Amino acid sequence: MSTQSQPAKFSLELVKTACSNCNLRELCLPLGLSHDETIKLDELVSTRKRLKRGEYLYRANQPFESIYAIRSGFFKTDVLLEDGRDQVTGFQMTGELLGLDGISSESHTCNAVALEDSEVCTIPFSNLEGLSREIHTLQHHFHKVMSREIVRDHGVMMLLGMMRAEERLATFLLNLSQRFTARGYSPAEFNLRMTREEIGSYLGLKLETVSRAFSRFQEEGLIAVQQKHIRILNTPGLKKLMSQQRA
Amino acid sequence: MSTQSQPAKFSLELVKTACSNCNLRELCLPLGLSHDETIKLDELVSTRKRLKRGEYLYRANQPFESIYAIRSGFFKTDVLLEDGRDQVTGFQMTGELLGLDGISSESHTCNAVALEDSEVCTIPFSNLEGLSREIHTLQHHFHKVMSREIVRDHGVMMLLGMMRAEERLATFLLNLSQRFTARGYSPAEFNLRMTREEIGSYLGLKLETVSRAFSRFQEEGLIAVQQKHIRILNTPGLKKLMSQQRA
DNA sequence: GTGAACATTTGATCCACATCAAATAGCTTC
DNA sequence: GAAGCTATTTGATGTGGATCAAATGTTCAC
Repeated sequence: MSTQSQPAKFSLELVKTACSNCNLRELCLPLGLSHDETIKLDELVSTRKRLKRGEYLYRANQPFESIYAIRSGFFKTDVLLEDGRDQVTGFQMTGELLGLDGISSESHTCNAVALEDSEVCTIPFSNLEGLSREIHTLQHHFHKVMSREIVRDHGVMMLLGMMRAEERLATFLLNLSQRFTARGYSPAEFNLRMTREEIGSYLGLKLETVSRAFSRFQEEGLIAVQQKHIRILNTPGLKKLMSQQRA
Repeated sequence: MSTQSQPAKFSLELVKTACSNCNLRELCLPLGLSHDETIKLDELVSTRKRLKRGEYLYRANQPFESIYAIRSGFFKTDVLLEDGRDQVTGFQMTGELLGLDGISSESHTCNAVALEDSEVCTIPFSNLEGLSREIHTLQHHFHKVMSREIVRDHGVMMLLGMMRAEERLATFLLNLSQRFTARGYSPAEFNLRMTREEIGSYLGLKLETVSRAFSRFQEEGLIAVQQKHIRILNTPGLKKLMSQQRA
């Protein structure tokens, strides 16, 4: 074990939760940090939290104190309106951060729900700000992560503003595929963690439309669908779909 | 003048461009900074740039080096796709920051165009990161600004994902009204700086649909439209429109 | 293991907005 | 100040996806 080379001052618990030990460090906040710097980050991230499927990590309007790094599992964020309708604003997987939207108003602006049993690292935000005043690399990386979220949101705006249903779904599947690939999973085969209704909510479509688009993709040999299990059979074909925006 | 109490070491040019002198400091980056801290920020923001209507502040794929604070004028940001179609991702007014999307990939991901003759303050990003390692308040405020952009984008996603045309336009008008109010202008009367087509692109609608919605609002006595000049006659009426999402 | 609740698929119909088209009104330029 | 833009309005028609409906498959609780 790598722990045998570490000083004994770390408790077993701390080592267990340490960023320096985490196989997500190339996706998550420690990206680019030296070993010593990562150790400092470990001290912030000493608490982890397990959630069962369906549990809320936080809810809209709760006070914002920490951001969360997903260590395992899968989440959605959504916003509810007064009239009961809601919109999914994103799906998050391992190594991604949750809660960035809460910084601005010091309270969360959406709900974060685990879509499968999950585990997150809690990062008290004021501590993160403190450490990023010390560690330039951490500061810059954190800024990049926030900026990436803005860029992602612009992508969704384009999807919602000018793509037709099948293009939206193709874009969604290719995006998932790419993110699974970055995590060492198969680019072509994965399980959806969300329902057709949640996909539809994210893509600005009704669940029936999502279902029909899946069926159509299957008919055309682009994918094989069996419930939540997806196999991508023709990536170029899906990519081609993405570039035929509504006029 | 307040300058008479300042040390003589500041050149006239520097005083002219200084945040400490700028009447936007309560909207812009200096928010919450002490006088001394604002002076430090002044040193970063020594260069300003004037743009005529239609000029680009930056274009997609250009290297990212600075963010920009709008000192006067009005901008849009948009993203172009290969096939020539484009989507407006935002309209920005005085005191707002441009270029945050560029941090993640170190190159701009959209175009920023002046919609009227404008002036911006150039803030070299690495200097801003440096200073925000020194000034906690600046760091935290900058994080809030980025987070606010994420929250704003989520709002647009909801608008595009589940509102019908008239609700989108009502939301848009009320948002403009609120931002003009925050800048000391009338909440009820303003000039649009963008075309119907640009509004439509932002709202995921065709220009004809935007025009029809304006006409309908006018018929119903909610607003008075004369070309680009808008007078809001019935704010509660517009607000009521916003809460009838498509089922 | 069984029943109830939930998720998905598929068909039929409807409607909000897109598209196509044409007239008019402002703005720019020489 | 006339000509030529571009922006806007308004009307007529088409259509992609919503809505309504019903059958079927899957999951979970007891």
